[in-house]
Amino acid sequence: MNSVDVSDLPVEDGVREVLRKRGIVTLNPVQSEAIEKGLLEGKRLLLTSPTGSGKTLIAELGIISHLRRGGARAIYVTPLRALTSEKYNTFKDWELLNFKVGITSGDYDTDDAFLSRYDIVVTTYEKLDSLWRHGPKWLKEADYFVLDEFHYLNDGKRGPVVESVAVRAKRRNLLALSATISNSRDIASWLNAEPVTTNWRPVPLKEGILVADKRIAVTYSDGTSVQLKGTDGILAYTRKVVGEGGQVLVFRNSRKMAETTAWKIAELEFNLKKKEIEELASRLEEVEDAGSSEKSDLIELLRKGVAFHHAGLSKGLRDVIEDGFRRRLIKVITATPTLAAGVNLPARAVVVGDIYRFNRKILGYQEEISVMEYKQMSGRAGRPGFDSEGEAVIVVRNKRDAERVAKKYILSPPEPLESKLGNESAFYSFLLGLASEDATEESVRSMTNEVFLDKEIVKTYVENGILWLRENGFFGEGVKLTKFGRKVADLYINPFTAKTIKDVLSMSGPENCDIPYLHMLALTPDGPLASIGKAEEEDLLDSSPCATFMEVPDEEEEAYQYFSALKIALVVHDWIEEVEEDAILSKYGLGSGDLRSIVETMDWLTYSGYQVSLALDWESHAEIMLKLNKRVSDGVKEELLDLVRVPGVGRKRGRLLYENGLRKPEDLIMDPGKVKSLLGDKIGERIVKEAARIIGGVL
DNA sequence: GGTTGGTTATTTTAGACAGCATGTC
DNA sequence: CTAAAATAACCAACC
Repeated sequence: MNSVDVSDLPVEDGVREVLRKRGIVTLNPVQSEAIEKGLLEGKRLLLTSPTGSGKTLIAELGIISHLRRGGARAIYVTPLRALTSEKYNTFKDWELLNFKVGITSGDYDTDDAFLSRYDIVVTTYEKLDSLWRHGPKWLKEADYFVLDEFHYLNDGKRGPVVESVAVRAKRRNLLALSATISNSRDIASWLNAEPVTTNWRPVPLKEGILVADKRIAVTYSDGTSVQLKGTDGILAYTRKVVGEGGQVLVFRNSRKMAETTAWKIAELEFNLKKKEIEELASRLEEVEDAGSSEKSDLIELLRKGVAFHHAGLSKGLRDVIEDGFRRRLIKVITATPTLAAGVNLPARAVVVGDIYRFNRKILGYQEEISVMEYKQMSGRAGRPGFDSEGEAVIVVRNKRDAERVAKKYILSPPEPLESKLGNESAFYSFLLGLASEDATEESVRSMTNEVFLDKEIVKTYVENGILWLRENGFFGEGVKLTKFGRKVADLYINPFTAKTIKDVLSMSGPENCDIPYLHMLALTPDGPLASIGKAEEEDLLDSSPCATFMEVPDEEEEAYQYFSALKIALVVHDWIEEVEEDAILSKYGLGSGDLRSIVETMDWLTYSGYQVSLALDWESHAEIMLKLNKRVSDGVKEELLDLVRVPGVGRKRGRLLYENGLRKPEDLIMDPGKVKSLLGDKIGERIVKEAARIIGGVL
């Protein structure tokens, strides 16, 4: 059986109907193989295959057949919120068969109860890990787990959460989906699943090495080669592909490089659909959460058919760019690795511009990217339905590198997946999570035997961890959580974050300034990172309105982290002092996406600081952090807190209304005319309505 | 004295998950 | 341990 015909599938007509609507007549070889291996009978599988080989459909068929066999609920887990909503939208198709699909992640609500209405719930690893600590009934009923992008197990930061989710999902039925890995047998046997490995792709991939030495040439792994004209390899190659009607995705190892590469490519002349591009440009101009210089740069590039794409850009900007590329208006995107791991955005050709990446931990040391990372990037090559063949090229400096690089990235299998649970921070957090759902020490210990990490190492971490959690007040008797421990588990903060908050606040009286609190929170393991320059450190100290709880450390690495946290504190301080967004961005050299993510994290941490203080009965600290949290959420001074409760009123409109004498939601209702004159008829009316609603319809 | 232009030394460097409260999922 | 580009600093020639 090589490719199963949909009409031959042993499924109900409704399933065939959904597939037919999507235009699927025949299942591809990967999908067919999964079915052959027992997918529809609920067989546990670990499926490893290249990006874009149709794994999502396999998961859908697995889920539907599971539910039809009498399964209670299926959970689909991904590592990214963007993927979660992408899958959610896809799965909506199954509502045709009356399956209810729900979604939850940090982007959405936290009210778990309503999730019991759904047959399929799409979520992230962290969210699921967090939900498990509360143990809602609907989650206990869940009996089928799809673990998507399972190779995230290998990620230093996120991997431990993937592992901890897998440990629990293992007790139920599961389906794990992963990019190609070299130890799928080991992983599969750990998951009690059968490994299914294929290398099939929807569009064949041609891989090559681009040497930009004296002459520019691409040497493909099939032995063929092409000479290109010019001095810059990336430019020459891009010109060729776009000239032949294709699109190119160029990956670079820094934001700056992505941007300068974009400007260079913009000097090439492409054939463009001017009218549509202008429409796209005006859509980009309308994006609200972006900086003005980001917009003007991108619009200028857009008119040349080029855009850059990295995490410094806000979600809104990235959405417009991705859409423009999908519609083939944008010919070239130059990007950092964001685009390799995120949503599906294929191009005819992928250029891997750098195989080295800076590693802060060892000064001056350049790490070579992993084979897996290369596969993630090259896997974006080839648009199904548009390109008969995808092409990925790696840029190297000279002939000598070419051979070595080709051997490593094109001809060798990717690295094996390893457990990343082997550190105190990750393991103690894992232990706290286990204890919070299952209170006996014996059951916690037995669960720790289910991890992928080496058993001898596990033993040590379990003993030390239980001791540490007890000594630091998370556990009381056995592994029973204290009030403090319970709170920390619920907040989903790292136990070391909680310990920092506890230790620092226990030694300090309440401070009449935001900075020490923000700095302390930013300095925890959960705090956001800011890159700081050598010359920046002194400025930071000078511009801080007051002192931090701690002194500047002597040791270099610690001092760096101190200053990084100080920068975060100052950024957030400006944010809640209502400094203009553009001013914050240029003052600190941030992108709109950076600011968003800093605020988001500090929002969560200030709330956590507030809750931890409450749990420890430190009321004066708690009061300060509650106020801080509310101000961080909306980016306003205290006096605006009442106004911004009204949906649609943020820091800008709030300030405008306030300065014009409208200081409470009630004031808006009393003088709707003034609101409309300040904000415009349409928005004004909506806001007055919202104001009326939140104060309970009192008019 | 100030500007310009070229060379050398120094500096910089990817990403993105989580709580809660309300009211669309 | 396996880098490369941007930028700052420096210096000499010139108006």
